[in-house]
Amino acid sequence: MKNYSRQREAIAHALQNTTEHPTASAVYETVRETIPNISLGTVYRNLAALAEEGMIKQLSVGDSSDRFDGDISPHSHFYCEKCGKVSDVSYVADGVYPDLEKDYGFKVKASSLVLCGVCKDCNKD
Amino acid sequence: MKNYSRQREAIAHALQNTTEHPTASAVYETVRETIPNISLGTVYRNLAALAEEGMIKQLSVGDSSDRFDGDISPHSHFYCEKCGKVSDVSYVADGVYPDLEKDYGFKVKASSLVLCGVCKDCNKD
DNA sequence: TTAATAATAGTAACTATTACTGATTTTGAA
DNA sequence: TTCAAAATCAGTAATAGTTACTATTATTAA
Repeated sequence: MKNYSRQREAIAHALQNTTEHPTASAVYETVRETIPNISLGTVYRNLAALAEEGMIKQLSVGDSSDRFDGDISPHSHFYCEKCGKVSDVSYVADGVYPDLEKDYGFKVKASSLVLCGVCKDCNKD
Repeated sequence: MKNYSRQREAIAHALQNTTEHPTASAVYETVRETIPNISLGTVYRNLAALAEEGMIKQLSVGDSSDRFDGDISPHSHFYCEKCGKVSDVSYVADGVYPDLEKDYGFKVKASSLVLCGVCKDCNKD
């Protein structure tokens, strides 16, 4: 484990101690409780760095701001378009949500599976 | 079919005539070829309206701007983190990309399945 | 100890998107 | 048709999330 700054440790810690999927500003507010003068820029920079090295996951759910997830084990997400809350769900085949309504009480209206990587053309070099 | 403005028709038409997944500004540039003085605000407003009524699909792939898709049939997307291009792929179970590399030449590094709807608590009213 | 390196706080800048405003177009009933 | 009400537009201003910059502070390693 590398030597992290106090700020980065606090940010990583904040994500590992919640089951929510906070935005950058929500992380900022949490970390401010222990490091009151931390800068929002520092939060963004460290979130990006942690995501880059695979310690956390960055998540676009469709609303204005990205979410961050300290749980990097494979799972999917449910986004409530009313309250904005993001919940974990186990992997499901896209387009088929067998028992989501029964298991979680979710009413699923849409789904979006995005794979990310490098395409054929860009893979040449 | 409702009565659309010339601008909205041109926007919908632009999306139906491409297999790419343009951003709002890309749609703006395309539509400007036929309606040179169309406003970017008009493009945003009509894209939102078309998405609202289910004529098109809005798509967050993780980079700065949203994409729009005139193809509303069920399918998933591949986002190339190098060139930014978005490609269609058939539905696959999240976390399992059987022959994507073989079929498309994609090197898949990450995946994100987001379901959208209304959660248990919000469904009460 | 001290010079080099890295990270920070605070702030300014940027960009995608939304809101606003007054003008123009469309609608629909008289 | 005609005219008032409603909708949509172009153009611009404002907002919000995020990134870049700068001078300062902390860390590293010789």
